Amino acid sequence: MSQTQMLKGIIDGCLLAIIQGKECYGYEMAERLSEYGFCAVSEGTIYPLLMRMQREGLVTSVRKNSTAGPKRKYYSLTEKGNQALEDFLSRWSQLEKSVNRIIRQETKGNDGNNGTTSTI
Amino acid sequence: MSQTQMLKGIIDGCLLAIIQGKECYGYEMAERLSEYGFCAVSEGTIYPLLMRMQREGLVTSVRKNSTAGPKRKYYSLTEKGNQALEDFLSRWSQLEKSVNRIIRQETKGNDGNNGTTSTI
DNA sequence: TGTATATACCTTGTAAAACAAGATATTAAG
DNA sequence: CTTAATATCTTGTTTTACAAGGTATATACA
Repeated sequence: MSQTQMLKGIIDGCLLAIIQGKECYGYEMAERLSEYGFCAVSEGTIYPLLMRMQREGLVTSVRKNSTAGPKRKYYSLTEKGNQALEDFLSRWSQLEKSVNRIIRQETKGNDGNNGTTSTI
Repeated sequence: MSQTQMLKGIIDGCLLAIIQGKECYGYEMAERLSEYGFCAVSEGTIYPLLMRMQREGLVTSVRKNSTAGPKRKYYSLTEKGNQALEDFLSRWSQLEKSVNRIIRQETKGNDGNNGTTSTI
């Protein structure tokens, strides 16, 4: 039960969310994920993921010059990507509810999660 | 982005929670997960997982007769399993917060829930 | 008796995902 | 000239969930 296993199928949804918020490039997404509390998602994870999502038509990319360093590859959501994001949001919501239901009903004297049942 | 991918590293934590709630056997756990909203977690997933957790010393098992069918293998949590459950609860809580923070701040069409950027 | 059904466990092989550990460039600062 | 920060990509490995089977027990019913 490593921490990375719990990210499977979730990181790509988070990337879609970040891209929807604002056109963005891979290196920056890694930093953003880190800020959001994910512990250092590897670039070896992010870049293949972005390429796969582009291959699937969820995102498009444009290369732009950077003021400090090599060119950046900015990603944007396609219509299909927007749909995929919505699918992710609904699946995440369902998963969250199911897991929290189990935790609430099955565990006794639990810590780590005090009554704040997250909305969404 | 399949639905099963999002379960990676989460099902085992949920099983630990179910077992903590009450001594339980594999076939019943599958039914419980289904009731909790997980869509039909395969027995090909659950049994190998339980055996792995026993190998790792997180659970112990006892065979007992059933009133209708073959013998059941009841699992209980060890001290180590209790610790593993607590680890899972804290990791899940952290993941939940991170993902919801991203969703709240990055996606549009979000409900008016104001995102206070709490640390950790 | 035979057979269908629900119960209960287990195995094998496969695909997807995340990551470590690199390789490769570009730009600025010392 | 060297170092560091920025930026992208590749290869090989490990973990995980699952499909698709197999085996066995007990009950109900014809």
